[in-house]
Amino acid sequence: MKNAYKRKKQPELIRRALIEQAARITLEAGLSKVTFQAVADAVGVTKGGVMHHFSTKDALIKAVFDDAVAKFEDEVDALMAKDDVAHGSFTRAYINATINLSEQGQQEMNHQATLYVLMLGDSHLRALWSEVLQARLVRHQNTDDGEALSLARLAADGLWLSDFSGIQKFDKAAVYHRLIALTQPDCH
Amino acid sequence: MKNAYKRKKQPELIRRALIEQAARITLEAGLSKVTFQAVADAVGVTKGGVMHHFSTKDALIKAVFDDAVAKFEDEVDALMAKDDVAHGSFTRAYINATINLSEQGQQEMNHQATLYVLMLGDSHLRALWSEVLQARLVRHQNTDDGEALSLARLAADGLWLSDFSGIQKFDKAAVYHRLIALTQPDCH
DNA sequence: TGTAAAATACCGACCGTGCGGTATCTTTTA
DNA sequence: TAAAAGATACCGCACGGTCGGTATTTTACA
Repeated sequence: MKNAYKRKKQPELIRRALIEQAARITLEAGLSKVTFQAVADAVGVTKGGVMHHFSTKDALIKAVFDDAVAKFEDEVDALMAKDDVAHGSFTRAYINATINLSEQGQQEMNHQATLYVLMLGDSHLRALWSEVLQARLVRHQNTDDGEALSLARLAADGLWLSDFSGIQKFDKAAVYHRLIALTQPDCH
Repeated sequence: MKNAYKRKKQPELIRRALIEQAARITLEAGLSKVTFQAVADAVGVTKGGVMHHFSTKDALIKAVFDDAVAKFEDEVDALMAKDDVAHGSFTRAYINATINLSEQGQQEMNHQATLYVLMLGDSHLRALWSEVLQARLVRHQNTDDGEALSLARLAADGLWLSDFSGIQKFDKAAVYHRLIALTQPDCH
């Protein structure tokens, strides 16, 4: 992206690229490394260009967070639509959205990881996420209430956490299948 | 702590206070708010004083991390010593060290939370924690191997994560007891 | 045991850098 | 031609880190 002014303007595209690169930096280097300059460099734009789209750093981070939340919600909805068992359908979708079984490097970035890293570093985002999730739990209380399902979701989070920190001393796939089994109607 | 030079010198005490305050700020405000100045102010010492004990910021953060790890290990060891069932004893200790049932505010700080927040924000610390935990898993593989126990530990992590983010839509105590039940010898 | 010197604990002023943010400009698009 | 996209220049500030100083402890040796 050399020719600066001459390039065709694609604000939507730039905006998306900014969010994606900010998310990537968040995951790879941590929240503190997400600076206007770093994001600008990654996208091939100037700092002023970034600030045209996101006037403050909070706005940028918030956009990354909102984007990750939206992707999470979309994925959950899509997974639930393909699930024809009512009981535990949200929990199964939650597990599948949270756990990435592909193992070998993240060829496509896990937005769930972005969500958690942002959230752990900012109490305001933590509260927002808490609201999003609690709203979901209320919305699906007819199909996804109960201890076994709670346990399955919690373990999915734990599995993500362990995986993210690089622990390899357990069989990820086996745990995954056990969690899915926990969501079946006959499981007490 | 007014009279600066005249005060009796208590390096060990100051050092501990620095680590504790840095940990507190980490939990309450996030890693980015842990600055030499902030820690100095919290302890009642100057920035130069902090830097006498920890010459770089990395060294300070590392000390907070090491301290939290040590407390975790000590707590696990203590809990295991009081447990006379062999099977799952490490997992039970892990669960108890991770989950704080007291509910009403943290009258005493949860070092496990410090550990996780630091770890999520720094890939280097993530690797260190991974090593610590994997070493433990190897050490206790005779008593704490198997899917049910893995599941229990993962769910404990998830429970901490949910609790930390402020989610209150589930029965913490009930989940806790279910996790403990999962560690019993007759559980498959 | 006394004491001088060496080591330690801590202070306070300073520096360079990179950050978030502002202001203004040019170019493109509608 | 108005408004949006993006570039360029700049500012103030807080940060991590350095440096030289001073008070206190500890150590070495008589």
